[in-house]
Amino acid sequence: MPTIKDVALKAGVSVTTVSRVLNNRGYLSEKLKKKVLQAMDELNYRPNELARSLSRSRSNIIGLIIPSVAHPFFGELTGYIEEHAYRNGCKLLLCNSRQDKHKELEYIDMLRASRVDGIIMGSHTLEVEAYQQMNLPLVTFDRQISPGIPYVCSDNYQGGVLATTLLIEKGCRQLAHIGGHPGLNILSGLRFEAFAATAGAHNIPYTLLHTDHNSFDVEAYERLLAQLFHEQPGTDGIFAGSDIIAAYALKACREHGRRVPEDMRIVGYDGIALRSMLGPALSTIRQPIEAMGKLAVELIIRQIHGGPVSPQYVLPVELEEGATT
Amino acid sequence: MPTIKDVALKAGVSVTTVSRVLNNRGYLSEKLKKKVLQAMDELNYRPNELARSLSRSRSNIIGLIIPSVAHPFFGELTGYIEEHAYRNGCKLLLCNSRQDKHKELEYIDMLRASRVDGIIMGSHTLEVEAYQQMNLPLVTFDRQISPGIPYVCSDNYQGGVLATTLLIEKGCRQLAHIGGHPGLNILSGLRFEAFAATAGAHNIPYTLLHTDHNSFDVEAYERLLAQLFHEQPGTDGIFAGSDIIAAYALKACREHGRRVPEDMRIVGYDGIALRSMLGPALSTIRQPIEAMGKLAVELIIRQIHGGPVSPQYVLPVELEEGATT
DNA sequence: TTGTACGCGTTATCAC
DNA sequence: GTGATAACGCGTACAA
Repeated sequence: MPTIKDVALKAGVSVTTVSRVLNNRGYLSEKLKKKVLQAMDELNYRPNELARSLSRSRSNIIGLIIPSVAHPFFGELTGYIEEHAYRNGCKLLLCNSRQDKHKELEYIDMLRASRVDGIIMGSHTLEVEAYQQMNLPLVTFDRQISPGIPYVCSDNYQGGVLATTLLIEKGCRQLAHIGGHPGLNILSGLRFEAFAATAGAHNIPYTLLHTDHNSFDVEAYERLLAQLFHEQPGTDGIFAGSDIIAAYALKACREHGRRVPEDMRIVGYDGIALRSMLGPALSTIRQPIEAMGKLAVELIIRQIHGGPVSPQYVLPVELEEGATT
Repeated sequence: MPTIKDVALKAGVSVTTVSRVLNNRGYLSEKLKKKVLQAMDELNYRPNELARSLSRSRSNIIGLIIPSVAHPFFGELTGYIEEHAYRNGCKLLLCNSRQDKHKELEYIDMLRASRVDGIIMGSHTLEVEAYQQMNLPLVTFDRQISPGIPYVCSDNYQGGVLATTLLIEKGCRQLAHIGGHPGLNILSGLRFEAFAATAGAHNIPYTLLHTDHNSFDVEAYERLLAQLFHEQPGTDGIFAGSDIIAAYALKACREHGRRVPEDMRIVGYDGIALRSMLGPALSTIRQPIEAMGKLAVELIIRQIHGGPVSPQYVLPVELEEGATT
């Protein structure tokens, strides 16, 4: 691979001049510029980003830690994050934590060692201090760490209200919520807080079911659903914590002979693109996934440039009614 | 951030010594080793991977170019690739090409500039020369470039035979295949070659439908399905090019009042984990997705070490019968 | 307007 | 066993 030296030699100038045309810095005659550009072209020269990064102590790499890209929501989100990172001249280093504290810690370490310019945390299983200590631009999804670390989320509470209200308006008399484990300041917990509050306000009885770990565990969902049908057979409305869970609820209904929406109404959360492949159109609370991904990237970049960021960014959700309510 | 110099200073040794304990190279007394390790610990020192990479001209980064992580198959595959890259001490740089030649070229350029140790190509829209010219460990999925560039794929032909045979054995009299565009030496084209050959051998009439671009285009699938129902109403068996397409076929059947499997039998391809969220269990040809991801990483690493690699790696598929046949 | 020389943090090649 | 010192490829004061 040719280096800047080779280019300088071929163009008959110094490396400084080459570096200048590379970065459009300082004044330089058109003539030399042409010559240098031509030399670059002939050698098919590409500046070594490693050396560049080392020299400017800036890598243009953003780290992304999520539970798993295989989960449709995170897959979609990751796609948007990558797209917008790319548009801003940044590369994306992908890390799947599987919601494992140990793995997450190792990934953070690795990312710091790799001198990434910032980290977008879609998975955050550690204690607050772990994030505060590392002196790096950070953004989280759905988790509040400290005022200095901005978080991006959809309006979880409003989403919970919308979903629950819809179920009640449709005539549901006994509700259930199924979701992941609500711990660690996870803001998605607001969804079922809103659910409980709204149901309570209407004097509608409800059940709360959640998995142990906040991971993507199909079997856990199926177990919870079986449990629900068994222990609360009167349930006629489900607010699912994600569209995936809603899909399994739909499937469970079919297997248990419950008609949707006649016997059971279902509302999901997320609004993933894949929901369109389900049989009936799923009613759901749509998060602005692309906007969230884009914003996360922008917040990292803004922090890199020392720009101001707010502690929180709550994006609006939208109720999308389908055929399951 | 502390550097190796700071550690050396604190431990009262030279940077060479620190580097030695860092890499377990050469002989060094236990005493100094302890001291250095302690200094590292106290400073919370992490070696700068950028400098390391520059010095050894080896970054331990693998580039991955795929159409889109948002597509379930690639999302799942990416998850496995990341996992195995990580296990081998490599990081993963993610690139979504959207099957865009221009973007793919830019990504390749960027990855080369970033001095990645190799590239796994899940998307490959360029001409053969483009890949041959770059002197870098490469692995492709489902595309044959040249003997020096190994490719990983499932046994597409066998998969096509299994799927088609199943449909015929179940009594289908008129078949259809729906898939992506078969061009550019894409080996997945073998699926419908096998389909056509098998159907032909049994004197079963069939239709071939495929999208223009090999991308993940929901609307195109729905359009093709509508077209199929309209133009070939007698079709009673569909071999879909992916589980996603199969899911839309299933949905279309429901919308057109066709019962599955009574009126229409459907077989998918891929065996993505998400298929379990569909209503009825989908019959499909299961690719060993994890094995494919793992193998791709290993092949890159083997090439880095100058190890021998075969030109092709065809992994076995498995017919999984569900409720749609 | 252009070139020299040094620094970025590590590794590797020599000496001691 | 341990320590200077020159690469690795590039950016950038500073000098010319």
